[in-house]
Order: sequence, then structure tokens, then C-alpha cells
Amino acid sequence: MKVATWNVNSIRARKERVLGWLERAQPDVLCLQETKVEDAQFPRDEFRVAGYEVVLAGQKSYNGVAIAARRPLTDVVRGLDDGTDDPQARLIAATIDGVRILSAYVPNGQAVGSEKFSYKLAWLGRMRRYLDSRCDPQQPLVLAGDFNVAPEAIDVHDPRLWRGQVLFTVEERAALAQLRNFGLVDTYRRHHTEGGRFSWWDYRQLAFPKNLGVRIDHVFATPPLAEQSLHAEIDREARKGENPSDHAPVVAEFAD
DNA sequence: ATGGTTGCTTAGCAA
Repeated sequence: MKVATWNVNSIRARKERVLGWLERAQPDVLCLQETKVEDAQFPRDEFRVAGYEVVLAGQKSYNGVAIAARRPLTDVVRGLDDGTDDPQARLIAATIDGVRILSAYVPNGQAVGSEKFSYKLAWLGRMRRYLDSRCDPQQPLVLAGDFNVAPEAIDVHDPRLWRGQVLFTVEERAALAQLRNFGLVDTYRRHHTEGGRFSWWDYRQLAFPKNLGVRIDHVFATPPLAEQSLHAEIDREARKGENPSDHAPVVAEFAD
């Protein structure tokens, strides 16, 4: 099973590019983030023609997550569903071929010390409790998405510059580590030890051609599935050319 | 130096 995650920064702005990428990359599952559209406006039919069914948790203008898959999606659960009154569409889960798949869009956090930053840290805690209460680390599960956290110094282009900045603070990395303590393996790191491999580059200041990026999009898997991972890659090519998302897709393949 | 780019929605916010 080939599982991909991609923050597309609006599915309507990125539709042709995403469909073209599906055609070339042929993943079995694509977790999408920042679709920025209500479910009724999602281009569901075009995905179907391309061979993918979709399940959606969208909202107007902001956020929005989805899972596209070539095989049936069952047991769909939307949101963290933890009793808080939270309208932000940031999580969707479904089971595909016996694997629980979660597509997550972790809050950006905006600025250290801001309300949005507190919300981000709290959201990561809520995500951990979600896993504890609904999921089993001994079962095959993928948690993929835009986590808006670079785990290590080698995951930012300049650790000195990024020190204390949003996406790389000690607090955010600790919250992500706590989430991963549920029992999640970083499939990309399982296959790559080198630094300087990024999944997001700012649109501004020629950040992409200069490779001034950060690795914040991840495909995490529980140990029984991670042991089956054959390779994991960041598709840097998909960030090139006209009208790209500011994120590149991350892909992991697991033995069946 | 607080810049710069993109998307949604239409001037200002979010990323």
C-alpha cells in the first residue's frame, strides 16, 4: 500500500495539479490538507473519474481535510470528537484495506505566545488523547498530514535562524514527541538519515530554489506497519513549476 | 529591517 500526504493549499486552486500527480504517482491513498472548501464544492466527480473515492471534512475558506483512496473507505470519523465545541476541520479518519488512516492538519500556531500557539499545543494534546482512546499501537495505522512542526535540527535549513521560531520551538517539538510516544514511527526518517530534506518552502524570497525549507509534513505509522515500510520519499518535483502548493507530497510504501 | 507571496474573498486575514 502506497500512502501519500499533501497540503495542497486549496483543492480548487490545485485541482489539475493534484489529479495529474495522482495519475503519475499512483498512490493507493492520498491524505489531503488545507482543501479550503465545503464538502459540496469539493471536485468529487473528477477524483472518481481518476479512480479515487474521497471522504471529506471540509469548511469554508480555511483548513479542510480529506482522504482519497482507490479502495473502499469505511468507518469514517470526522474531527477529534472530544466534546469541545471546535468548528475547525482538521482531522478525518477512515479504514482502507484493514489499515486505519488519519489525515491531520495541525494548527500553524502563527506566533509564539499567541492564542493560536496555545491552541496548537492543546490540539496536539487532544490528538494524543484521541489516539489513546480510539486506536491501538499494535494495529496497522497511519497518521499522516501537515504537523506544522519540524522534529529535529536537521529538519530546518538553518537551526540557528529557526531557534525559537514557530514550527521549531522546544514546546512544539515536545508536544509532537508526546504525540509520537503513542507509538508512531516517522517513516521518512526510517529510510533517510540525512538533513536538508524539506516538505514546505515559503512562497516568498525564492525560498524553494534556495532550498530554504522545513520538514513539517509527515507519514507516521504504528510499529507493525512501519516494519513493513519499503521506502519513503518527499516528491520535490511536485513543488516545481507554475502554481504549486507551498508543500510537497510525502509518500511511504508498505508491503502488502 | 517585521519586508516578501498566495488563496479566499473582496480589505484583511491566515499561512
